[in-house]
Amino acid sequence: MNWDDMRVFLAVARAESLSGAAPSLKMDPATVGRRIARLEEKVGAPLFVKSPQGYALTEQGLRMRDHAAQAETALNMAIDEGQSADEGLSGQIRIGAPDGCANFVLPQVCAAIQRDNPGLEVQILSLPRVVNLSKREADLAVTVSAPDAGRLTVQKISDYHLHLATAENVTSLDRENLPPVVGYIPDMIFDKELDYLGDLDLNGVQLASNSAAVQLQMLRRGGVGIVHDFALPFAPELRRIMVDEVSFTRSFYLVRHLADRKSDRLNRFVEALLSGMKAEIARLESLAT
Amino acid sequence: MNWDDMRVFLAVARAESLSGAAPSLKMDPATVGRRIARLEEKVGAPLFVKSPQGYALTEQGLRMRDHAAQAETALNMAIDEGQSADEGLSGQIRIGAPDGCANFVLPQVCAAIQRDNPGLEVQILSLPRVVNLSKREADLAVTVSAPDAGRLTVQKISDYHLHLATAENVTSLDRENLPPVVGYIPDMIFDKELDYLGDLDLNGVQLASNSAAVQLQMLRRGGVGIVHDFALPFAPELRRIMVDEVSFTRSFYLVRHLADRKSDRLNRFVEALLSGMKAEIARLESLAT
DNA sequence: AAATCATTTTGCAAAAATGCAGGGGTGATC
DNA sequence: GATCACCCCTGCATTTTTGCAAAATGATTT
Repeated sequence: MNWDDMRVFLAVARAESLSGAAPSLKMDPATVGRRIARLEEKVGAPLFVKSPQGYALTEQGLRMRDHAAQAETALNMAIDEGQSADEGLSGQIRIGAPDGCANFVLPQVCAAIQRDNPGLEVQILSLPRVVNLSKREADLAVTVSAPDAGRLTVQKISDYHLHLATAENVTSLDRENLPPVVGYIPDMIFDKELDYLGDLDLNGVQLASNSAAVQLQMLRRGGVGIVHDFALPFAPELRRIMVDEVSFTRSFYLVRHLADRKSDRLNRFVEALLSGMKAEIARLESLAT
Repeated sequence: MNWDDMRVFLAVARAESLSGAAPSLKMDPATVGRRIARLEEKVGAPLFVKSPQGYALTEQGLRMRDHAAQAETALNMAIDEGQSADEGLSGQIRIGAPDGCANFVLPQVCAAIQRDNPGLEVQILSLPRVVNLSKREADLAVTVSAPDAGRLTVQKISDYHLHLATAENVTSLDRENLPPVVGYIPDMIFDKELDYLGDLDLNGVQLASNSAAVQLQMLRRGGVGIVHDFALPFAPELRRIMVDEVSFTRSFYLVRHLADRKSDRLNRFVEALLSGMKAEIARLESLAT
């Protein structure tokens, strides 16, 4: 038996299609299909039900998946132990994060970590939803609320603050003379912690995006909306208004697999990430005007 | 990374040489060496210290081995779950056993199991020493004493009996007129349970072998020695003597990896093996004369 | 009902991995 | 002290695997 076939099995089981699994495996879909066929030949049972809609696990395949995932963590630990000898971190680490964090905080922090570890490859996955760690979309996830389900570990990173801001010449929310309101697309808010405007008594959102960064770009051209303090230094034309009356405090949490707790490599990275993010958020917020 | 490289790593770590690992991997030693080189390239650290005496694990390689072994059991479980759908057992199962058991008990029992499970491949490993399960020389081991160390599970199979037997015309051990004594090679007795003749007051062993089966062949040509009751039906010219005065009772134990306890496939095989061996030993001993 | 879409599957050439044979070195044995 | 056995490394022909492009499949939409 070829152990590597189990690696592609796991990828296909997660992607639920050959073509979906192919890019993450850096293989051609045809090859992926042939490897699955070989594995099925080996176990003598169909692992997937094939259709033009993709590959769906059979009952046997389902039972197989858990063990394969277990093998995956064991193998990751193995290579981890192997390379923990040299000083610098290396390999690839992917962080999933909401786009506010991904745009304004992570780039600087990750660049600094990467500079200290030339062998390291850091990938920032900016997602308009919560990252699905159990499908291994990423090694680490930054979230705005602590998940409870799943075999995950959560640790708080840092508080951050949000305020009303605008580039226009207003100082209060006058219902008669209200600039366009910029905010999230209401039915696409993926976490209740992001529903800032629900508390405020506003009638509708005139300019909306699912991305905090896009919202910031909108605000620079006019309107009023809730902005992360740590984003303000990137938009010098914006001023905060009603700072005392309208103020939100939220927190970032760092989520990762339970099994990864024993990974020295990831632990070292997380340590650097945590202190880096705390410092960077504090620095940016102190610059907010 | 190629998961399969970890499989060859594990084999080399166990065999402590490329050429030793090659046959069990069904690969050429050259290929094995290249795969290890590729893996070392990947982790960026030497996993073995190479010498003309073989491959010895480095510190990093040692740490890696445990995780790799963990992955191995997970992967075995995975294929196990995959194929547990169809009714018959399949794949390869290797049993290590002392040669008495391997010669006179296991063949019939395993043949019966194999007949009921056409997809199954059973290998009987007859060894003049205790099988090294932790090196995965075999999936199952039959032993004459219960090991305590290691992550193993032990269950008793059955008692069996041994008596003096001979093909010659004697009925007692007359020191004056003693036929040649057949027994184990004294300094090669690998388990104290096999030192039957130590209790008897005999001066030396004239015909010796490390194999009970060879001893039996010797006895058929003359001499006197301790014989398994279950082996007697295979040597009709032998008669037991002094049955009441000289009699030994020993037990066979079935040993396997702790992690394999969860393997449905192996559980089913063990169940069949256990009942088969009990019945066969009882049947053969009832035939002993 | 036809067309479109995203998927899997198949055919073929290129690339990679493998096995084999020969070379070189080290420790053990006679 | 020389021979022997064992082991690892390298070059080359062969086999296997892979990637690409095209064809087939089956559901969804126009």
